Amino acid sequence: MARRSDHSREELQEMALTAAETLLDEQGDAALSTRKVAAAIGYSVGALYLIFKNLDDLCWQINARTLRGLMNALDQQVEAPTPRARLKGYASAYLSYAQQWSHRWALLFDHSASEGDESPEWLQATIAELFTRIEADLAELHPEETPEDITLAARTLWSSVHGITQLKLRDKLFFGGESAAQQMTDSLIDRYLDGWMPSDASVGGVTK
Amino acid sequence: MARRSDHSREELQEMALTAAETLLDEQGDAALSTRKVAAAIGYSVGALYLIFKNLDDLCWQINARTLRGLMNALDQQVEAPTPRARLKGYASAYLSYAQQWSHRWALLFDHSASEGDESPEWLQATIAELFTRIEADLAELHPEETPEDITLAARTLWSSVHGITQLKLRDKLFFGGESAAQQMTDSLIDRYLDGWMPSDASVGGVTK
DNA sequence: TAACTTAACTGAACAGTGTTCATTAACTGT
DNA sequence: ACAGTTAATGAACACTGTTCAGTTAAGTTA
Repeated sequence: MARRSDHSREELQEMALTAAETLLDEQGDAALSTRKVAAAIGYSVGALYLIFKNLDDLCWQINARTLRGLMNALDQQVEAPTPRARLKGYASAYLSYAQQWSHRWALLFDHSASEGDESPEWLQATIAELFTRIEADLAELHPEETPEDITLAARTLWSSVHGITQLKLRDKLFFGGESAAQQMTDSLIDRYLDGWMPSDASVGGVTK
Repeated sequence: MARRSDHSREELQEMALTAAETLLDEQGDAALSTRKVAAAIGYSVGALYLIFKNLDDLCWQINARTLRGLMNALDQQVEAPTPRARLKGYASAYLSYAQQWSHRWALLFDHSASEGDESPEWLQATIAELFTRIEADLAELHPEETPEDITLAARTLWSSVHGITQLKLRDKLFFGGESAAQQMTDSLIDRYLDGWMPSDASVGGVTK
């Protein structure tokens, strides 16, 4: 039986989250239960509820770590000279991170389905941080566009990369081999950027 | 107690699926349980297991109906003259169908996470049918491309529309109002098509 | 050191879940 | 009427998240 002050609150939380992540990685989200996490860290179920509000809370905290890990991966792996190359690099890093931590990544997006309380503020903030990176590169390519247009473009492009990632992870692409998804994000970004006519240029887009 | 031959196998199956869909629409996937479905149709839990292999099976059959409904919506709502307009129409119909039946649509993509048995063949076939529509329009725009390139483009474009749809449903776009997603799919398709240089033309793409 | 306080921790209990299967009720053919 | 067959039941099993009265240990005071 674990004794008082065997571990501090922070240590306990860290142990629980790590155990939960291991469980998640090895057996998927279905295997993630309070009793299993408690057993893994040598505490009783009740102890978990002194650390986390409930299982949802624990999942949100895993998601926070997953998202932070993604941001680190983006920062470390991507250092290209041009905006276009950087955007492709972000997409590539996003894709490979999602594949490496497929279960954690799935939890990040499936879990928000649990209705009741809103998605935490930090999530919004971290996603905004990701979008800021994209927007910076897009703005460099199209300085003539308004911030609203840049924002729209960033959301559009990144939702697309996200969609490709999701279908790849779920094996719903039904196409190509291991590099198909990579190929798709590359060609998507190329065509999207090539098709982006400056909104105030005399050339003009096809449909306004 | 329901008696033998009160309802045929097919009737029972139809009743169960309809009840399950109602439950899903009104209370979300968390509320979808065998006992609730059984109670809704006036039978016991065990009776469900004479009709369906298990809850997973029932979900797959709901998914089949959802997907068929989507295909019908696409066919009925989209009748535009040009390939570009048709593609935008498909995206728009896809988006609004997903929003109208948000819980069913979520089940369609979340449920595949349940590991064990593969996603049924009919799913692959129906998705292939959807892609065939997209490919037909893309091939009309780019007759010079190989079937492989058309296939790749169709998957890329549609994964993107899917990604926008998913983030819209999960309120993760953090942008614009109700029409933001629509605006995004439109601009995506425009830019993607405008940026699609013929692969064998003297103009040449930016990369490759 | 002994008594008291306080906080950590437990684990049984509750209501719910999916799934199975011996039993029963109801129909069918002889 | 009786045997055979099949539709349907619902109790039982092993799980789930969550709560909370009770226990146990650490810290504090006399």
